[in-house]
Amino acid sequence: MDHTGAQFCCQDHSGQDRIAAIVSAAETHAQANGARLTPVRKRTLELLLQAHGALGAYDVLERLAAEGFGTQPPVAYRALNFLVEQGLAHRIRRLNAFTACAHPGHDHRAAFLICETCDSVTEAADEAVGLALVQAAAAIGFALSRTTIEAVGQCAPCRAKVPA
Amino acid sequence: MDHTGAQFCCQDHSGQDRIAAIVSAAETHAQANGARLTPVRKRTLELLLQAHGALGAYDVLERLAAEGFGTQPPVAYRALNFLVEQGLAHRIRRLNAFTACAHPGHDHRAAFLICETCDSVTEAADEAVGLALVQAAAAIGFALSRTTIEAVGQCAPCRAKVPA
DNA sequence: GGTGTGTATGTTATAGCATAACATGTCAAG
DNA sequence: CTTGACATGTTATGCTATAACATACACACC
Repeated sequence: MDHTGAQFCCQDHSGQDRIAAIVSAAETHAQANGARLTPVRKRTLELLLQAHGALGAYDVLERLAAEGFGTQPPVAYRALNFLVEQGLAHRIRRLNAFTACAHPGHDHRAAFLICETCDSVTEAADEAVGLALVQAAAAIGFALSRTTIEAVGQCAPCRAKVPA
Repeated sequence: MDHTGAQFCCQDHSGQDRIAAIVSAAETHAQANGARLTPVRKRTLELLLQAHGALGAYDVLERLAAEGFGTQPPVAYRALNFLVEQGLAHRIRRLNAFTACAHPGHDHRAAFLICETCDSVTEAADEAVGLALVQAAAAIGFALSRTTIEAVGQCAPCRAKVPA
């Protein structure tokens, strides 16, 4: 196991040094793919890493604009889409929002658990779900490219607080 | 196996008598839940059953309006949400669209395979994916209520035609 | 048969999400 | 120093979804 990024994002959003480490790794990773982690893109990644939940494109835009970047929607969407393409972030369709990838660099099929009480988003490390989906698709001859696996419910801490 | 509805929706969209049978079953099903399959709702279900792919809310609205129902978005959204709540339809988040359930009446966690070549949407009968997700959630104490499982790729017929 | 209550339908208005199309700028290769 | 590829920025617009309120309908009850 070398999921070295996992703890960084989903168990400690606040560590500045850890964020820096991830960003640095992302920079390398992007260059290896022939892509550049430009200032807007880099800053967008940082914003996602700092955020506790997922961020909407307009949330990101607001912050970017306040820092002197462009003020119009495409600015945010382009940066976010770039990060998603590079595997550095994920799009949460259910929330119309984006979140930093918990283990960038891995070619994985992510699954997300969205708490409806505290709005937290957890990227499940579990590979079984993606695998099951691949097999289900293969069974009917469907060639699978991208997947969206999301679940809404209540996370463990919230269940403890609100027993309902 | 008693997924008697599966063929109706996903392998033969055009059978009027089959649609009628499903609608009739839906009517019974809804009443058992203390709900009513009113004209707009019924017609919306029929529209989804007739459609080959998934329909956007505004597609549905356009047809409903043309038939003398209300002309404003809430009309379509309310009918569609009703059908989803009753388990008679599913929402495809990736497409911002809705599709009739392939096996209504079953309490299942649906998975969808979306072909990016022909835009068809197939509801996978497979239970393994949902099960894996339930287990992954349980492993971290997450109480799961609703799930979204979607995959984009290429369906078998399209792979045959466009070998790419 | 009237009447009240809950549900459904319909409307206006607005909020929120996303992209097309085009102009400008930047940077490295030739 | 120019060309070409990519990145950024803008204007404008389109699509998706819901809040809030008004009206109508159905059914239970008296």
